Amino acid sequence: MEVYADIIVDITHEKLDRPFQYRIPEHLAEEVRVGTQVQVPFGNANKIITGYCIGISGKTDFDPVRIKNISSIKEGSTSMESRQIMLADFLKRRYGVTMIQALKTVLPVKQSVQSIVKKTICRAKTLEETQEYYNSIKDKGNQKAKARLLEQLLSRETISQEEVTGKLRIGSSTLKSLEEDGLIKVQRISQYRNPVHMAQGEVANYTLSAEQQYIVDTVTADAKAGVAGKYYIHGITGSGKTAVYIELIAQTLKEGRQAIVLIPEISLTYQTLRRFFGRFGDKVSVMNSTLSQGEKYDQIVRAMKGDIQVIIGPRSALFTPFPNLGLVIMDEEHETSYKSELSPKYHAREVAEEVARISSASLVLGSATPSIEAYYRVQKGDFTLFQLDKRLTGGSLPGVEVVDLREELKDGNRSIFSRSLQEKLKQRLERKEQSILFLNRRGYSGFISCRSCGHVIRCPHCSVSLSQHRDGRLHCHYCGYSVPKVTLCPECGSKYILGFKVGTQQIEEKLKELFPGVRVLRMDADTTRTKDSYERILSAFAKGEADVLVGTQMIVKGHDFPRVTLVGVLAADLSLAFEDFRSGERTFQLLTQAAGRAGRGELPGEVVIQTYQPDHYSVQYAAAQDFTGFYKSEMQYREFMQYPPAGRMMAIQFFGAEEEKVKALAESFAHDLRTWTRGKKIQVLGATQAAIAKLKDTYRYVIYVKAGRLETLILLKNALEEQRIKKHSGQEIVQYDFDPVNMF
DNA sequence: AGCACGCCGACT
DNA sequence: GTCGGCGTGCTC
Repeated sequence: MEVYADIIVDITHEKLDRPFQYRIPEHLAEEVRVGTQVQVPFGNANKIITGYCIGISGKTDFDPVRIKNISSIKEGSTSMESRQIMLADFLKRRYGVTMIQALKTVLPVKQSVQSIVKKTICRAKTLEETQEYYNSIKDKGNQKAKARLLEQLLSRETISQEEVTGKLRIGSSTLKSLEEDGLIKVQRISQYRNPVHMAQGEVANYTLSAEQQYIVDTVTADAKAGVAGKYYIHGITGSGKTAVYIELIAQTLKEGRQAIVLIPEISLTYQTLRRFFGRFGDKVSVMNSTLSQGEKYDQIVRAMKGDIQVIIGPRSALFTPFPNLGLVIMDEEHETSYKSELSPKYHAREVAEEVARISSASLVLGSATPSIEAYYRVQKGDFTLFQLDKRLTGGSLPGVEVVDLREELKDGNRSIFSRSLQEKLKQRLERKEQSILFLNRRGYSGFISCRSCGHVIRCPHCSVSLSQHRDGRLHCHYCGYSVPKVTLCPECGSKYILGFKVGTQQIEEKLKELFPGVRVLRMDADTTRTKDSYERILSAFAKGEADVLVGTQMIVKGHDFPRVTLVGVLAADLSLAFEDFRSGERTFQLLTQAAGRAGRGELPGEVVIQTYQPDHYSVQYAAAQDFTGFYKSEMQYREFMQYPPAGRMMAIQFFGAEEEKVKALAESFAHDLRTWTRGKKIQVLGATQAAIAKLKDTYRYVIYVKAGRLETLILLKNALEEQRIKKHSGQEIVQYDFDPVNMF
């Protein structure tokens, strides 16, 4: 009997996103199975390409004469377990990507996920020679495609691949012939970064508290009884979650199973890592987005062979192919870096649950400020909740004062520091204690607007406001565009065009004005361009080399500073202004974390929250450090609005260089959706401009669809795909992607 | 994605 | 007539 294999070919194209059947030759019958990587002849030229076997069967619907044979097994490849295929299938169904994209995400060896290869086209000859050639063909009727491309290359150096195939509608044959004639060059740019090496260390033995031990005992007992449970550890910072993780891992290894520890992208501190290495030695490996292709490959082989039994890393560590995975831990579960920005736009929380399910592994989530989505699952009873609410390192919870900035202004204080904050800063300086000043958002600070007409100076490429730096120029934080300072409003000519001076630089300057001689360290995206500058600033501050640390989001997480007794939050509500249904949650988390920085040592801490919206529930509950209260209020809002996790939601994003076309496609999709869903309990919002309507010269529109059930959204997504193939077949001028907003 | 096929303007 | 560019359709 003939045996056929279903092969997914390694070419990312929607039209090829289906299995192709190949005959398994007798001599390969033993080796080809589900998950094997093979080499197959493809297309008219029978070009040999890589494929992934996703199924084997004895029959075929295709003409057997036309079925080709598998050429060989791909040498030196890792073959995937069927579990990996199941996971890829989950990614495909859940996030609407092609099977090959899903497979590549799951199989971390293949490049493509981390290092993006971008193609650009540029001239190969001089401008004059190109001009000459262009002149010789421009009036001919049969070389229009070449003329179109060369015309562009006369006025600029490079064109992106997308623009060439999209806007200019030039096929591959034209590009190839121009390349052969030596007129253009196709450049493939991919990015690599340097690996980071961490030293090994030792760690003192550690005895768990009764609460910690209870968690370990419960999870271990369940695992031994064959129950792969789901658990949530709600523990304030410093309550000893890491010690629990380490003990859980030790128990898992004892059973001969392996563990994955997920951490947010940048938060892996040296101290934490040392604890893992101290306990598990070379059984642990650290995954890092900065590892090279070869290093990543080694990790996977070592994991499969059993050399490594614990992997610590960001969301991609989920795809480590352990033979007998027993435990998945996700620390700081609420962090936004767990959501992939690239396609497939998966959320590590959802994938972690699926990974654990497939391998019958235990799943442990942990955070001091749970995400609403995860806590909703806890409330539903899907997760067992553990609370750790005592600080082990000593120190008491700080007292919090909320200052109403509107009152300050009424009383004539126009400074960025309220009177109370100034007073408290002064005390800290006198007592030689340290303070942290936290500025909520970078993008909203320092923008320039006209006091007469309200005109705001924006980036012409990204539609975000420009902000003024110390060099006097205005900079865009997304693309780096900059222009000289303006003195007259370009709209109305008024000279009252000024910045709202609340950048970290301005705070530093004001501090120095107010307290001459104060030593200030500043930490934001500008001062932490290089990888180790982040660590350097934090350790300098920890060593007491400064009195005040001023910074954005990044200072609120990790790191203990025992001498910090004051945390000031300037403009707490700026993150509320961001148009997103999660802005309240985000604000609560930031404020809670910022407050958690105070009073970590022997000395009691104080927190001052300055805000224009002192009555907002996010601010109120953060000040009271009452997560449960916040959760109840926030869920009322989500239920009322049918936002996740109460309802299901999907975002469809559209991108393109021509605004009218992007808008037109988005609106036609929105119209179709409305027609189909009329009379049903489904809401279609938009199409509207995205929160950032224009980024790097690409216009962005978005449609949100809300429904009660996920299945409904997936059906709608599939229907839209079909509709698009009918209506707009081949017109890739406008790109779009689906983002099923994570419900969990 | 990348190749063959077939249409159609350009050139001798 | 032939040559060659360019859009289209297909790939087990």
